[in-house]
Amino acid sequence: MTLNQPPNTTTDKTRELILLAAETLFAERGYSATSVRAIAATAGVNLAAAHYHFGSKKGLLEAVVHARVAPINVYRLQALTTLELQNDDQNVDAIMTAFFAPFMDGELSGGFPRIMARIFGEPDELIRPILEQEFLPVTRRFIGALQIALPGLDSEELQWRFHFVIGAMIHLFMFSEPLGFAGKTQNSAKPNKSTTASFQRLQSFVVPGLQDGQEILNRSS
Amino acid sequence: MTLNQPPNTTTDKTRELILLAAETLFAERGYSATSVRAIAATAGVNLAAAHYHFGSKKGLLEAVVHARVAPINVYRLQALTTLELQNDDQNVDAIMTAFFAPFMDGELSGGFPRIMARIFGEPDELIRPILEQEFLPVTRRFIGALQIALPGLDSEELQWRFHFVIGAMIHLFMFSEPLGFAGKTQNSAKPNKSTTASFQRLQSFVVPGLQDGQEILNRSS
DNA sequence: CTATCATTCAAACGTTCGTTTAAATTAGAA
DNA sequence: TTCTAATTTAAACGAACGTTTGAATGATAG
Repeated sequence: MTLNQPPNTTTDKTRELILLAAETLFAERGYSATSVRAIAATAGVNLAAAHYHFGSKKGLLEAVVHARVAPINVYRLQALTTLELQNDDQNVDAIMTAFFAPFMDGELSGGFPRIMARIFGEPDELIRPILEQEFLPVTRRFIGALQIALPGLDSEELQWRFHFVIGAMIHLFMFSEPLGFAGKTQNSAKPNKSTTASFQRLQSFVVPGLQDGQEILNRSS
Repeated sequence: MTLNQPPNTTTDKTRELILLAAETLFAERGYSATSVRAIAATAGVNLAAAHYHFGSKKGLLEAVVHARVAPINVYRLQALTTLELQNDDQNVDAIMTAFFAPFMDGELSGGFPRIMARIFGEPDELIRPILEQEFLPVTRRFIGALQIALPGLDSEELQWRFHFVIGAMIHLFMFSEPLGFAGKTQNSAKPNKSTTASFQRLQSFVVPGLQDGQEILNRSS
């Protein structure tokens, strides 16, 4: 009988423990700098259990990412569809709200957003398939919606601008506060004000860039 | 004339070979995923030579970054000083041109910009000192200049907006084209149009975001 | 020349890596 | 219960890692 863990009723306990530990360590150290041994130790499971459930370290990363991205994609598509049904799809600000909203209520510093930021430092052959499979379809949908809201904007220019939006968002994932601390207060005492406030700043920054050169016809509430 | 100088002379061939190989491989694979052995093999030198000249893998990364950032910092500060002497320091667009210009003429896909992008995926204790030492002083200068050009903008809000500018720039370093290819042409045939054009798109995207809510009083040529 | 010091080199250090193996254990159905 | 498959475990595999060592090589000064 093993008494290293209290009896929990969670199904697939080992698998969930590994996923959680992997998410934590990938977020803290990045993929290449994290060992499967450290993940297993943090999860409190045997080393071989990670390979039994996920096949390889790469498969573990893909599982971690997919487990978090899938609900985000569902939310984003639903929010965008709601906008279209409300005939509110001319509102760039509302479209970007639908895009950012899945991250508003979560923790920014640790966990999944940090993983997404760190992933970009890994070799292309590791991250390209993940990005294209997990994010590209929904991203295309949002670019299409923005194209309708900004009919006078050249398609290629719009893709570039959305590219920059992603970059600003990823950087916010990586550093939940501007580098070099804000100046007034010490940054160790109060690490972050609010994820929602940060994303509101991000949104009010990128929307003018997206709309630049376009005639803004309607602004909703 | 002794060679008892610190090993920094231009005639040090092995050292330069190692730096070049390290820059190439760090840009392609990232820091953690690149081995010192691979760097030595690419440079065509002995494995121990890398440790002889740079002490450690971390020291090699710091040397690669510093060798590239130092001239960039010189250029940026000089360009900003020139703006101030011309009394053109009210022009946000001109300030950002001074900030982006060092990258305009170089190759975007391979080399130093890619390293800067990949570095952000590494553990904090590795990258934080590099970022603070190499970039923070000049970044503070530019934020100060933007504060003068945007006197009505709250200081904390300005730092957030500059944070997003950095993010968009780093993302451009990482992916020299928008993900999911532009749609018209195949991306393998012609990988990138022009670094200058990409940065002009970036600049025209971030400037409206920086100026949002401010009264634009003067626009120079 | 010789002496001296910087550099290069092959080789090995100990450690850690991802992964695999095969036995032990557990859980559920018959 | 007994059988069977799923899961967990300890142990080890070979490879690759960063780093160090000490001898060989190179260049320079006296």
